[in-house]
Amino acid sequence: MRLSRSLIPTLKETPAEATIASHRLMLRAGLVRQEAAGIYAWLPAGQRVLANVARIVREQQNEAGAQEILMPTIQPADLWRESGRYEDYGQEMLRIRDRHDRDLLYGPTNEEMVTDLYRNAVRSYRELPQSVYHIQWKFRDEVRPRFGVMRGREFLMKDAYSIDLDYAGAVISYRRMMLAYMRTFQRLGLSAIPMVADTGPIGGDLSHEFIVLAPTGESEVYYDAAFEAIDWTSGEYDIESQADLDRFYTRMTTIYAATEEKHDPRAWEQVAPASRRQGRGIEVGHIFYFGQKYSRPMGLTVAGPDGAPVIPHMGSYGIGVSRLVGAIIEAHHDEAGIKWPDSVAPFRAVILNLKQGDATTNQIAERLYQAFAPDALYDDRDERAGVKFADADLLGHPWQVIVGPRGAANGRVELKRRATGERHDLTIEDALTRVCV
RNA sequence: CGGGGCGUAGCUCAGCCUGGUAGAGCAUUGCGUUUGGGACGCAAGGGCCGAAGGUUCGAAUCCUUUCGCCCCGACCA
Repeated sequence: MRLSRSLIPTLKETPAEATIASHRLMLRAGLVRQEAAGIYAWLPAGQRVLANVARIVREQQNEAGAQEILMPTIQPADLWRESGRYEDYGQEMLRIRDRHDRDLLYGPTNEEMVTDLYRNAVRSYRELPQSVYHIQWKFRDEVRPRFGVMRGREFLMKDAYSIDLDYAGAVISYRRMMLAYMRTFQRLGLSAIPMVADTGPIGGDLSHEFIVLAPTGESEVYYDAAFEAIDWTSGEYDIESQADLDRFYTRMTTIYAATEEKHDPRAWEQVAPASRRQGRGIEVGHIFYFGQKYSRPMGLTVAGPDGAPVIPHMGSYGIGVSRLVGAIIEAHHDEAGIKWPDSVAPFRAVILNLKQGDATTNQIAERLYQAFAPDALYDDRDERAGVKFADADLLGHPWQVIVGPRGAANGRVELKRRATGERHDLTIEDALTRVCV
């Protein structure tokens, strides 16, 4: 993408409404624009990050065996009347009425709809277990939205639902999803820790929230440093193996980790002093086992092996996709701007042509751009070098390929790694190789 | 939902108390000089001062109502 023709409106000054780093940087880097309280338009760079986060979430859900579907944003109120939540959910639910005076709502979550889909489609125990997920915009009419996309009213969420024949099966699904979550957050460049949690309006009696460590997080957290040593991407756990899932789950839940509300000073005493870690955290995911809370009142049954109806046990699993964009920035930024992890960066590299219009720099920059496209942003604006450097740091591309008249004369460019600040003077070929890794 | 604050140029803000022809910096456009870390000079464009009522000879400024946004708390993917 050529920056001169892009809707990436960077700001030199900080908009007054933003108080935390990620919100400030998302506005300054031209990722999003606020349209109303807690409602944002995603501009090209932001949209690319959002798509990258969604892609990684999707890949890990697929690996965990969940089927991707897409449910509507608007749901009929009757479905929610069946579960009793139409009355229970309160003011956070955005209620709508259509021209025929039918009650609708903008979905804050989809337990009822999934239960409805399954009760209409599944008849036999032999069709279970199953799980489905979708990545869709949700709306919760928060009294007080804040922190940009970290706490918006409209937000993109991945929500998955498991349907098992019995409790034992549901527990396996729950543990499998927990492993998928750990791998997801790891790939996003985040250290997430599962902590025992309240179930809130979703209901149920088994729940963990996933806390990402970030200095500006909303809640104070306490955890054992043992969490930092685990490599979730290694072959240590086979997501298909029940034995591995059990081993994984045991390991997860025996290492101490708690948010401030759940902090247990007595258990904390048992953690070796050298391993005690205290910090701030952001909730980026939440998983629930809620048994028959929806299947029972909504009449979801399948025929069991003996022909008798069985009421399935269900769970639901959420990841705040749009919130993650903010969380990632909270964890990866400095005074100058964002430092995107490679996995989610809107562009792998930015090419800085320091002397736009110069025959040599133009030619080299164009050549690099063609080689990197479409993963590169070409800063071809007729701007001073300082402006380009500042915007490149602000946008946070993992690599900056600096094409200046000085090196260009000798066929050399400078490669800067945003995360570390390392710079290397390289030939064009070497730069291509390094960035394309 | 309780408490507080703010709406003036694209952005950050001054002006309001004490009513009298709407300002600054940055950004934008043009010209010139500059040119490896957010340049300089000159010139130009850009505002129904959130909206509606009211008071007044006269309202960005005073009064009333209303809408929007932000912050603290309670609540949350």
